[in-house]
Amino acid sequence: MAYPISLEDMTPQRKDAARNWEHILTVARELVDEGTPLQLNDVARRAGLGVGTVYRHFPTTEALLETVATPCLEALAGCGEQGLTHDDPWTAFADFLTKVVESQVTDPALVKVAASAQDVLPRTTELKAQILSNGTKLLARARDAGAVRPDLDDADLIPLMCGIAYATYVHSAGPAERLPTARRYLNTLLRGLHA
Amino acid sequence: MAYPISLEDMTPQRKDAARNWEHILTVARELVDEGTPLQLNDVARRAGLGVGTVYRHFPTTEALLETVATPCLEALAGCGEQGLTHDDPWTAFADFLTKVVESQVTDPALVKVAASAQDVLPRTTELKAQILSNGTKLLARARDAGAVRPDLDDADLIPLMCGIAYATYVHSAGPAERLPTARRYLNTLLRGLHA
DNA sequence: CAATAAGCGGATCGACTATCCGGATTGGGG
DNA sequence: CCCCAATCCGGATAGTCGATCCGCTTATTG
Repeated sequence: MAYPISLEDMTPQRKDAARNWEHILTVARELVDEGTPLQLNDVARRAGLGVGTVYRHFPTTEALLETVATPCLEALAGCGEQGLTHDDPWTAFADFLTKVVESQVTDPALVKVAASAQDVLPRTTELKAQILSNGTKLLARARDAGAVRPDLDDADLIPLMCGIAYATYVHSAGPAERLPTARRYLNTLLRGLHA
Repeated sequence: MAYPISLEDMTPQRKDAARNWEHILTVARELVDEGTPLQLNDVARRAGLGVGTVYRHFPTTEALLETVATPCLEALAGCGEQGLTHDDPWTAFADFLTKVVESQVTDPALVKVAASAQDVLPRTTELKAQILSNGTKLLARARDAGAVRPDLDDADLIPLMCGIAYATYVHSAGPAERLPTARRYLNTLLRGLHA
């Protein structure tokens, strides 16, 4: 029995498998975008594939959801790093939070992934940790500069972002009015956080 | 076929039916309190009753949930009215919101009921309308007094309360730390709302 | 105590998550 | 070029939960 020599050669996938993987992800993206809660049977039917195929690629609904959310998480991770180079600590912090909530209300998958404490994909845990780490650094910098009130903990960042996203979803009928609403709510919160 | 003469004689329930109704509600209250999501089969088993019995009393999970939440909603409705007699508009407004979020993080049923746009029980709609009406009046009074920033709409009250409750649930592991967390989050928001 | 209406409760259906295995497809070796 | 084996496909299937239906039981009334 041959073991893989290194960790790199773990996806010698067959062509059809790769194609189906992409197709499933595309369909899932569509469903998420139109607000439908992800149901793997549904995905299979819409993709014209068997249920087994979908379940082999994504063992659980959470796995598919996290995979769908991954590109957005990666974008946020990069966005946090660039914020550290900004000169005004408060603006850097506020801009970062703005990008986070904007992503969350644009992509319904993100809220669920962010709110769940237990991830199923290692990649998701990794990305969330990196985003949180960036947020923590930005918060520390702003606090050290005396720009943010001291009673805000690192552990409050994720809950507050999820809370604003949730409030936005409760408020808004259509996706169109979500962005302005979220920005308004966040600005109010930021005014309360500013020292 | 005899029609009821008035609207008053609609519950000539049998004794066992009344007893079971109470029992189901008690069990449901326990489940909600321990954080378990309400499942009617579960309720039936725990109450030692048949599934049919539970479903006849409460046609859907939502109906049971709203019934469980009703006492709390009634308390909030009364609480809002008393706030209107307070002399300082801002304090009255802030106190009201504080009581609302405290209720929401004490009783997990309230968040779901508050966040859902469509109620199944008329009584729930009625109570929610009354609470919202009180909140609206308190907000108007505070705004007229120049105590609250003008960019806060009546329609923002429920979403913001739900958002804070949601954030609190995302943050906290146990029920013990929920109250202080919720108060902290609300105070931050109030600081951002204060003119 | 009998008659009847109200209530009880489990069998059952439908939807969804998740698993399993016989059959088809792919890609490499002769 | 074709054949073989590893890989993958996809439907049949099990298990769970919400919800419904209907034959049986119990409470109430006279």
